[in-house]
Amino acid sequence: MPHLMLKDLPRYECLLEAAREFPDLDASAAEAYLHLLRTADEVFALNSTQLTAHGISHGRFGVLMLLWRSSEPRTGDVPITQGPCGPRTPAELADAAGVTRATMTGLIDTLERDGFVVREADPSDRRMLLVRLTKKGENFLARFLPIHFREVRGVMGALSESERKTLVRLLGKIQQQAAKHAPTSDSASKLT
Amino acid sequence: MPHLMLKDLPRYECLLEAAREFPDLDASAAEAYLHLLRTADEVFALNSTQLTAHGISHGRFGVLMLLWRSSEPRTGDVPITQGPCGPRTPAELADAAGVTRATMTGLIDTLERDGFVVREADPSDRRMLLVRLTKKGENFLARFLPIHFREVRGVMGALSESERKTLVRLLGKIQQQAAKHAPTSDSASKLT
DNA sequence: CGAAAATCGTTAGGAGCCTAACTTTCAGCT
DNA sequence: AGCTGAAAGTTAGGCTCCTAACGATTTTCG
Repeated sequence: MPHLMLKDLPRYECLLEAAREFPDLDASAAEAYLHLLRTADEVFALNSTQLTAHGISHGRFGVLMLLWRSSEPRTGDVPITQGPCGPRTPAELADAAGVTRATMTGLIDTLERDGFVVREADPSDRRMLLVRLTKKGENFLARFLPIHFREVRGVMGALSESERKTLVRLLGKIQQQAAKHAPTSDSASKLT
Repeated sequence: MPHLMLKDLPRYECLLEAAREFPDLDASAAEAYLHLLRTADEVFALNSTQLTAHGISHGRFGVLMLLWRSSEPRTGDVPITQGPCGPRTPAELADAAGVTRATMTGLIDTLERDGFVVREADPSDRRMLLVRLTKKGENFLARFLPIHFREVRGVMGALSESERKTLVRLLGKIQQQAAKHAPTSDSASKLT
């Protein structure tokens, strides 16, 4: 599951040396870049381990989370009239999760096989399906989420409240910059 | 290639609300956690796009980088006696890259098919192979690395020099904490 | 109304990574 | 020497994700 190849990152001095050969190499930028990918990878791996131990994959967990967010307006005193608050159909789930519809089909297949969700026909549009958490799926989340949240708290416990704020701020800047560089949706914006 | 499912992160207030149901949910920890994974994902996706545009995958690029690090003691005035400085064999490469030997076999297969590397028999141990960059592989790196470094500089250009330092420091703390949580290698250290 | 375009979910095939089992070769003991 | 165990690289099979193409249904519009 790791994204960043390189078990041990090159040391700063190595980067400086390499920068002599490649003038485009900015040592401190590269260092921050590598650490970012590396840290995220490690945190991700931790999460992966936990998920695997509970017999579920990242993709499937993501789907369950989305369904849970969709079908959970019951904490307050909101009447459960219809609750059309989140993604329900495979296409919506795929969009929210950032995967293709084809991938979502596979994820739902497995989740349905394991009894965590069910597919129901949409009465108003026969092309569509509605995906719903089963009791078993809800029970799984009720059991697993506290464990998950404890791990998140444990890992991020390395930072103080203000450090977390700083981190989020710095990451936000990087995200913005990355979005600028990325010709994600409309590439015909600035640089032709 | 994205790791983090969830296109749009839940807002802070949603986290706070969910924390009412799950006392283990630490809103600011979860926020930092999500931003970390999300930012790394975006940066990674950017890199992926660039790599794909040049017809190479992450795994293969990682191998090339490792080989390049291995076979590059020639910048200084180090005699090129033998240069036993980095990973050369598939097993060493797998270890350095953090993948299994089986995976490395596949990566080298493709790299060799594309003419970027060659496998040579180790004269002293007939079990081993030595993997070497070809001229074509070196040319590829010479052409691609400047582009890559420019992108890294571009993305991390969002941060000032001191902000980069802060980021690296905070990420380091998280890494340490993650390492504590992870029963990676020796699980029989503290918590039995 | 009825053909064209769009949207839904699915299938087929590929890439990258994994684990588990194998063959070949080397190293250590008795 | 000869056997046992370890290590190198590979193969086989599985998982998750992708893109591309498909039939089924709905919407759009001449």
